[in-house]
Amino acid sequence: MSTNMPSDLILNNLLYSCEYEKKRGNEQFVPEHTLGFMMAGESHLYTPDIRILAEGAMGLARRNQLVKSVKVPPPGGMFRSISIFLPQDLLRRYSAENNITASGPYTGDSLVSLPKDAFLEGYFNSLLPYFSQPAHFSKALADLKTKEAIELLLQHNYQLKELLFDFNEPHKIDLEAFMLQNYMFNVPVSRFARLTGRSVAGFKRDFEKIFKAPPGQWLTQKRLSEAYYLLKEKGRKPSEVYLDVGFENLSHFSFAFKKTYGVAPSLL
DNA sequence: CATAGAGATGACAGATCAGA
DNA sequence: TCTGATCTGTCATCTCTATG
Repeated sequence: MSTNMPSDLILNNLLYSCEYEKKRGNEQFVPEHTLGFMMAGESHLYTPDIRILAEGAMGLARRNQLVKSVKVPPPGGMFRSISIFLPQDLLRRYSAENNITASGPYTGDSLVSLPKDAFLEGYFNSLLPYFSQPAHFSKALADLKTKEAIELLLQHNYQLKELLFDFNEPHKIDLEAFMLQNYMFNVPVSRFARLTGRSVAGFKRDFEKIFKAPPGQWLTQKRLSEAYYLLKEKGRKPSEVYLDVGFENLSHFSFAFKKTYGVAPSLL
């Protein structure tokens, strides 16, 4: 059925995604503000609270956050979405040129659902031809189109400037709370460090103080104990939980589980 | 789908050093 | 004294394959 046809097409800062089957997104970190449009099917986003972007929905995701996504095709059809990343340098330039700034650190929702907007929809449709003829999408055009997206977003809702033009890097936040909420995201320690506003060295030191264990070890143990709970108390299956708790492949999950608990996960 | 194992590699732990 | 950057050996983790 699924001959692995190209599912993701990347042009500069544009991403066209299509899937015939329900599929997890592979990236768990949002490096830049991202504007997305669900053309067909829906996206389930875990942050870790679940948010659903239905067919036809548009959303703006703030940069510097962890999100797991599941792409769900419509019945009998194909999942299709377009995303555009809004790079910091372009946003800074736009901010300077138009003298629009955020009034302070952004405190609103990290995933903003945008109400239906004919102009934004028209904009996304204008991007479609480039995915079939990528050669036409020059760097200059990419910049123009990105600028257009920013302009349209501000027209759509001027208050989005608070999100778009917040150029602050993450400040030093409560490490314990953050880790307990985000341990199931499988990203490098350096990523956790940045997101909590620390250097890698500082992160390790603080981490050791709080959890009495190095980050890597604590993470696997935390993930395994969560998996244990899901398997034992909730009666779920290994193949269902290993991704949820932050493992990448089933093979390694089984191995690690058995090493810690002495039993294979399927025997619980 | 679940497990096991082997082999490759890349991330992490932990120490050191420099600057604030 | 605290913070951040850098380095290195080791081991954990991933990939791949085989098997039930």
